[in-house]
Amino acid sequence: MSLPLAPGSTESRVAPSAPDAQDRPGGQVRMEDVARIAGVSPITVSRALSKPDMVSPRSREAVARAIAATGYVRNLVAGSLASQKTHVVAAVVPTFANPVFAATLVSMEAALQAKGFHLMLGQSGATPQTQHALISTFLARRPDGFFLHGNRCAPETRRMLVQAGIPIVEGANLRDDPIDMLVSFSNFDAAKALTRHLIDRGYRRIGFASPPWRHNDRARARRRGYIAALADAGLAVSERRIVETPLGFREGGEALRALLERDKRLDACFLAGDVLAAGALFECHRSGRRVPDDMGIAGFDDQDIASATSPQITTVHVPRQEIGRIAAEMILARIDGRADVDRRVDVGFDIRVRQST
Amino acid sequence: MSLPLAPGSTESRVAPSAPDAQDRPGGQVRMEDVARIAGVSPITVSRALSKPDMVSPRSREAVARAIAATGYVRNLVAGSLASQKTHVVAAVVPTFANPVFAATLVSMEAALQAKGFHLMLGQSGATPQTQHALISTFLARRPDGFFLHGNRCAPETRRMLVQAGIPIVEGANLRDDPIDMLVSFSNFDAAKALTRHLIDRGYRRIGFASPPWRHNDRARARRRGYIAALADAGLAVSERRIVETPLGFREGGEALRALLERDKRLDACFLAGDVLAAGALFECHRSGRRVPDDMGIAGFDDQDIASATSPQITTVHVPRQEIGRIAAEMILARIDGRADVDRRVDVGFDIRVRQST
DNA sequence: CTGAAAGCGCTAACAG
DNA sequence: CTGTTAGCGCTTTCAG
Repeated sequence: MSLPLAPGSTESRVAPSAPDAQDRPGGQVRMEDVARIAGVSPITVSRALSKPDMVSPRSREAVARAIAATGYVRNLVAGSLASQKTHVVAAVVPTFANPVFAATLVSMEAALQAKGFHLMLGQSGATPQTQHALISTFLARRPDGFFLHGNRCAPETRRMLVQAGIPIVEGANLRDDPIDMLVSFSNFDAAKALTRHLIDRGYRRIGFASPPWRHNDRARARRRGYIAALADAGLAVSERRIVETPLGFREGGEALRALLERDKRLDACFLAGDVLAAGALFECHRSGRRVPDDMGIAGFDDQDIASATSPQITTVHVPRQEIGRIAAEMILARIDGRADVDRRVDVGFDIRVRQST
Repeated sequence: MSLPLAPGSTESRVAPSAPDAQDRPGGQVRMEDVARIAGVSPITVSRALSKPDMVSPRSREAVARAIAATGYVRNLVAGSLASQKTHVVAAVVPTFANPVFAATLVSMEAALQAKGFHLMLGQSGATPQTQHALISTFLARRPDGFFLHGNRCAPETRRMLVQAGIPIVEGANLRDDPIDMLVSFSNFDAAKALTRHLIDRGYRRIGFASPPWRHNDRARARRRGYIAALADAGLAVSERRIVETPLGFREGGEALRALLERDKRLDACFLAGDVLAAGALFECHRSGRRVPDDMGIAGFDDQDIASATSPQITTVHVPRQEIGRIAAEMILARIDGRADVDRRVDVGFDIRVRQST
């Protein structure tokens, strides 16, 4: 690549000791080259890029011209090593495929990008082992902050994260003992409130379906919330009215069928996931059950599908975008050394009563 | 943190000149500390971690013990600078919120993670300007490879990417002039084939709805495919039977209503997105139109929703996961210096004929 | 199989 | 406002 200098540029090749960019294979331009062409020292280039206020307009412009002329792309790997700041936030979610996590990441990435931070994203899978392995390699990249969505970490994972000494935000559930910071809502309270709503509507034989809770403490919390609401109302709790199922439309229909086989008189079903709920609703359409008269259907998350079906589905609305935005703000605030940072934010939830109950 | 050495460990503090890890604030353990405790040189620790085959089992174990004892986390930022390899692949998609992109990223991340690579993920937004800005800052992080989903890049963006000298894969559309490598399918052919199917089914007044095509060449390609199929069949093409709409269930219903207002005798509608198609189907339910008899409905992408509704929705199936997996393989192969890498992979598509047409 | 020396490209710290 | 000096923590040579 040639270096078409603007006429009258402030070039001053004082010390041509180092080879020019053209001489090096790959043609990678370094800060030193830019500095020489701009007639300033490398550190001034560095400052013109990172702290423009510290540099005179004159130098700033010379640097800008030199960068434009050379097509210089700065090397943030070197910068990160020198400054001990990567401007990277790591985020680990169970999977990208679940739109519920995606909604959080959308707003988090946008907030980070606006401040010059980037997102390093990984899928932890469902087990503590895969989660630990992933977090461990992420930490080696020295992110300035960490966001976690998913289960409570294993003790050794937790220890490793604490040891890293960076701000950490968990976003999956309002837990008692966050590793560091927390922004979420109570899955227990939400499930309990929704179940309570079903009871208030007059439903008495209420089934519950959710993803497997073995490695999923949010699913467990929702299940406990469902049970607590029944117990509070003096209704019988039966394991026979509870099923585990993978997420999916078809799976929601199958879950409902399975519950109906065990109890033909089931009059409502709480499916802890809108996609499951929509699947159950479609199953009702097919089998000629009227919703909400013959069968009440309720979901969780308030995804788009919940308000698109007819009847529309009663569900728990959770501000997923808020979680991402606030998580980014918390991390950035702590990186900035602000001390007034909340360590625990409850974003709440609300029950969206629609036509399916 | 204490350093509980295993009994009989091969410790040998020969040169206690450097401060121990405990003495440094933050307690960050460096490779040098591990080396001293293991009784080897730093480079042997490095090799034990990166190229275990080059190290004797004896040293390897000593290193492993020292790492376990100290809780050492290696610094890949320093490693990346020294080796000029980050083991990071950057990926830029329009938004994380669209499950269509998520499906690709799921498999790409999994493939990368399995090889010790990580994903740096960003949302480019819809315009060339935001895309350029994002790619520019990503490049400064020196990724070893780049994945792009979205529009054809602006010329200056393209130049910047080429200049980076790293493998680049585009995944959005089978284009003529890829920047470097390409793995996708023909949006034009797919839309044309689906429209042809509608014509074969006997539909004659076929509407078309898709996201705005101003900054979206895939939407444009689909629109051209729709028009080409009509023209091939000798059917009239009318702008009045074409609408632009944001994605969404409600928007799909509204798009169908808008089309029907312009042409009451519309007998089918191709909605370039399953969510739109499902929304249109729900609208038919509400307005008492029978599908597929009064109105044929077809979608695009074969998302879960397409086979969950009743009637199920005819759509174009696209192997999104394949695209991600193959993209990762292409990038990794080129990083490995393998020369036999395909530069252009057509993953194809197929029409899933279901009950809505 | 192991080690010593020499950077990778940038920025912190200090001095002017 | 600008420059000099000295690393950041690791890996690449190149010798043994």
